[in-house]
Amino acid sequence: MKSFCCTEKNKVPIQFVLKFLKLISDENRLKIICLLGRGEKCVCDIWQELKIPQNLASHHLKTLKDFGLLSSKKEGVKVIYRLKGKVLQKYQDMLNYFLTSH
Amino acid sequence: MKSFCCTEKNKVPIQFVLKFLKLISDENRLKIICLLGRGEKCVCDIWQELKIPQNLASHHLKTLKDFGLLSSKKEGVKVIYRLKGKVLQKYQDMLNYFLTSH
DNA sequence: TGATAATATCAACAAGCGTTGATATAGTTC
DNA sequence: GAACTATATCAACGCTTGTTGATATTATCA
Repeated sequence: MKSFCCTEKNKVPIQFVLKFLKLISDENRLKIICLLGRGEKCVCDIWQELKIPQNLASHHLKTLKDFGLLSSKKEGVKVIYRLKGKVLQKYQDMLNYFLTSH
Repeated sequence: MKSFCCTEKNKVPIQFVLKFLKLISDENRLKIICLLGRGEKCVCDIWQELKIPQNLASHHLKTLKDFGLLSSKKEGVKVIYRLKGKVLQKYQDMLNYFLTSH
């Protein structure tokens, strides 16, 4: 066992994990992730289901997309957002690894 | 499969998960958890290893302990903090379950 | 082309929270 | 008891960030 370094664990920098944690520790964003885990949805579905203003949903969706957790496609007037399951899983694994003592 | 509810997943309220996420999404607190994953340590070890002021370490330790993630015992002048691995694991499972589409 | 629906952008406010400095408390040693 | 070490507490500051309101943009349909 090598010497412990709490800013990095086997090439996984803590900053990556922290960014991910801050991203999903917001109620609306976590709900969006949860919701899209069931399948892709357009913005109007999301803000109506979450009972939040349209612009707020749009704002959080952009944040999640910029991070790389969502993708979007345009269908007529609507924009459909989709959860990138693989990416989420990657960050989940990263976090779990970080929280586990080795 | 029942109808989806993003505020609760099979009796796991989103608020529990959010509290945990906000707790560990702070750099110093995550480092403390990481550090104590290696074994119990006194306060002075912690603030010196993390290179942060003593009172700041003390403050975060209290936050983590109040949440239930740490326990502490007094040994002379020193206070030894310990990570409650079982509790951490419980929250980790809760989070993983929440992030996974069912 | 005008009207409407869906989405995005932007400025500004408000509140939570991490940090700091100062100080208090408790235990140890001489 | 005095001095020193270890830890905790508390007020205050400042920054980040989620939220809101207003407005811009794009697409569809009559």
